[in-house]
Amino acid sequence: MPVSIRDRTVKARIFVGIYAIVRRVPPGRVATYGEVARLAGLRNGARTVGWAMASIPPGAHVPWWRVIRSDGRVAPRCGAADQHRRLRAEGVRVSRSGGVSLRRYGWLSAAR
DNA sequence: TGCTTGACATAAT
DNA sequence: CATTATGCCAAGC
Repeated sequence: MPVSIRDRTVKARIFVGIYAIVRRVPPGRVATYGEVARLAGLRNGARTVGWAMASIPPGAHVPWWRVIRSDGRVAPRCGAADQHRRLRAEGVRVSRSGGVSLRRYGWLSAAR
């Protein structure tokens, strides 16, 4: 849901900022909630990013499935099965327990 | 204004 | 490696 330009509420910041960041994550790579929060200007707002992901408006093209937890596992509280399929479709290996190697697929943290 | 809830992070156990 | 305890940010009531 589009947020009015003159809406200066935190909500507006989050929507434009966080979504813009997530859209920059390339296919086949993943970012953590914490990274997105930091890039969005929130020092410790990982939970806020989670809230933002859960509030993605229909129609907003945001690759939410590329955002995972810092421990390298997909958030178990969302549609995990669906997220696994979407990631695998991009070539990301997801273990049965939902584990993803940040070392290999981390957008900013990949060691390569 | 104050308390609860949540797609989190990190350190300790 | 799994669990627990704390700290954080913003929303809703």
